[in-house]
Amino acid sequence: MNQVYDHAIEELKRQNIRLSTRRQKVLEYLCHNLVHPTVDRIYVDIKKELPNLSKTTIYNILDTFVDAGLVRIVNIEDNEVRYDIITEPHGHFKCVECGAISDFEIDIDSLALTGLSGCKITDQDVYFKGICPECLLNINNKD
Amino acid sequence: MNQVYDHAIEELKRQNIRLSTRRQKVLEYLCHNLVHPTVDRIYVDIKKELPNLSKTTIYNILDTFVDAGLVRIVNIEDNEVRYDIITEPHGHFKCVECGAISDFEIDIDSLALTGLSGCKITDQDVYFKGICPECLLNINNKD
DNA sequence: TAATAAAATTGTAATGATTACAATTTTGGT
DNA sequence: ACCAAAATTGTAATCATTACAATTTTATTA
Repeated sequence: MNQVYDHAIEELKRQNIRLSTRRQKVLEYLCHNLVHPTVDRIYVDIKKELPNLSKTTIYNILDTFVDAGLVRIVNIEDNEVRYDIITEPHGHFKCVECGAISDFEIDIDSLALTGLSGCKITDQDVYFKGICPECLLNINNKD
Repeated sequence: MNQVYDHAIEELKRQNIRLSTRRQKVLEYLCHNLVHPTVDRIYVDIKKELPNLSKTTIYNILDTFVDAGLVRIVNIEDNEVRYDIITEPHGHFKCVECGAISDFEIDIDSLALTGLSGCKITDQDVYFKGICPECLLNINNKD
């Protein structure tokens, strides 16, 4: 399918995590829908194809993937957890107008910081919020 | 009390937000407890002094303060919202061993990024996780 | 000082996301 | 085909947050 998917499949194999039908569906879904979907979004969409799907299963699978390092939690909003199959370092930008969450490239090592000497760092998340160019246009056109 | 507190008081005045007893207590609490407390922590601690305090009030007051720009939400963990009276740009580091969340200085403008041209940015959050020096020591001493 | 309207607070109930857990189904290896 | 382990399901429980109506407090004005 693509690099991200292939890498995930390899990792699952390496970590002896079975690729069940549900897990494969969720994996495919995440690879095809890079919009950082919520649990409910994933559940509702996959349930169309697999009618007897349980939401608990989605929770379980996502937990499994997160623990395996295949999926990253995007915690940009305090009332909903989102999931991202792209695990390489990058930033997340949420447009507060349209609600879309997009990725942006960052060179995290370029960030000048002090106060973490002696810390072992395992996770780095950069979340920005604001208004995307399209929504800015719409707002300005209302004049 | 201190600069942060004084600034908050001024801002409340400027924005015509009354400094009720509850609001003052919450403000003082946040200024004295820069550990990024949860709603429940704030509620339980202040209730010791004000026994007929309602948790809804804490939610209301924190919402008011966030809307007024006096308090920042710290969303580093997906199952709990935390609050921070320091609104100047800085990063948050959570030690996954002891659970403490500490501040670190960042020069956010030093972060090299691409993909946000044309966006209006209003919020910038930097969340790191890992293990703090003290916990690293404890872990190593277990050998 | 008393009256009054607006704002703040309270307490209860509702909501919604997540988790716990026991029962059932599926899977891979013999 | 059989069996043990793993995965999935569905229901109930939990927990944080919100909605909302009732009550209390506050600032203002008569």
